Amino acid sequence: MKYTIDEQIELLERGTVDVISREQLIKKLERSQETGVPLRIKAGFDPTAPDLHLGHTVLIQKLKHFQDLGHTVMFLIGDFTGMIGDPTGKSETRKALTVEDVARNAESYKEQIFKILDPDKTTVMFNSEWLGKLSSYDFVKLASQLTVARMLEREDFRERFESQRPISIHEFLYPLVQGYDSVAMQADVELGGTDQLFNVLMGRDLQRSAGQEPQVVLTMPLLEGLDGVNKMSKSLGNYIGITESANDIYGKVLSISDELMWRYFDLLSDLSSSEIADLKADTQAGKIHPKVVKQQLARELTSRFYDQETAVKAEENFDKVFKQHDIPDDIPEITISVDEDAVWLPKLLADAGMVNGTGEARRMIQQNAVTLDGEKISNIEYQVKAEGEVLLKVGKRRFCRVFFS
RNA sequence: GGAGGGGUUCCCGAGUGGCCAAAGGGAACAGACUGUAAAUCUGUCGGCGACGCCUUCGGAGGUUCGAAUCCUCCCCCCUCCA
Repeated sequence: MKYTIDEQIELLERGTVDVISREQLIKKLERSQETGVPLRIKAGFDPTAPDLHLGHTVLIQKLKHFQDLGHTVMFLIGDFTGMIGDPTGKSETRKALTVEDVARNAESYKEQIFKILDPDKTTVMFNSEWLGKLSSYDFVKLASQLTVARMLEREDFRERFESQRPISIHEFLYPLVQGYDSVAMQADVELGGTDQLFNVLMGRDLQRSAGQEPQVVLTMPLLEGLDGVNKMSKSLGNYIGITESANDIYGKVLSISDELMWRYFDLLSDLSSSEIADLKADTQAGKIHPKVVKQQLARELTSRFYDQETAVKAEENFDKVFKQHDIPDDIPEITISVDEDAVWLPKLLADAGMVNGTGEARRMIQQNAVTLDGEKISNIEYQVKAEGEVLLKVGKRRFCRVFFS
């Protein structure tokens, strides 16, 4: 081992909100070092959303830290709950998943997490494996280990209880199930977002009563989405997906607000906290332009999922489009066959998929947002000659090259 | 089981017979300004080759010249009592 325990703790604690408890973590790390047995690190994921975004990577990076220190990550896919579905979920799209769905999502997960994690030190698990075997007898017995008072310690339950808003029974079962996972997995450490604190602590209680040493709990902050207000989530559309193109990742990072940028530095960057503090101080003192700092962040995050070279290319492409008002390298192309020798522009925009319909196209034209071969068009009756190719641009970032046939 | 309150355009939320494609806010999009930052200002914001036509106000019927608004039945959500 090249790291001292102090160094390990330093790395593992970085960026966390809660570590419960530090002493126990140290003890586990020491024991692992002595015996050579890696710690079992648990993190649970919802099986329904295989599109990982930067918000997830806050947690995944932390898992990576454990791996770097030689420990084993148990990537838990909560398929059991997923296959039941969540009746309280507001989106009724949350329908019960089939076995096939789960298998497919799991593959997708692997593809994505292995961009960050080491496959050799990662075990993917499914909680249906043990939860599916529980009888209702086992289940009630499990539930008997908990009291309602204990449940009401959870903030959102307590608030709802006090304000006389409903809490359904199955919501009480969730933390229970999650805690039981830790027992079944014999987890040494569990990672979760701060919103998971209660649930991950439940694992400790259940492990204790099952005669196991309780897991150490680490919580990570929730990353705000592009809007800077809500947490990053796919359903809110304020996310940066890790499978998005380098140009998109770069561009999205650059579009976040200056204020939010520091949050992203703290939670996502590999820079040390002192380096970040220096950057921040220099920026506030006016020594560095905030955009330059943001570009650095964008490059770092883009190269994390691609490589340095691709990130630089994304930056060049970005400058080309937004600084020099040039066109990007790769823009969508479409071939359209027409009978007439001219096409009504709104129709063309709609056919090219650049707008939702001719209505929106008209609006865009009226708002001076449409460019054809570099020229602004403001006449909604404009007819485009249907020969060769034309370059269409709507707004700042929608491009399309149209070929006529 | 009983009593009451609700379901309105992406979201929140007005509207209780014609002036309603439906106030206001938010989000979003576009334009100006910029650093695709923030803030601000302006405009758009159901569909349609479009000063008109079509489809929307939980669902299905009905009353009426005319319904988001009134009546009937149904579905769903919430609160309280048991």
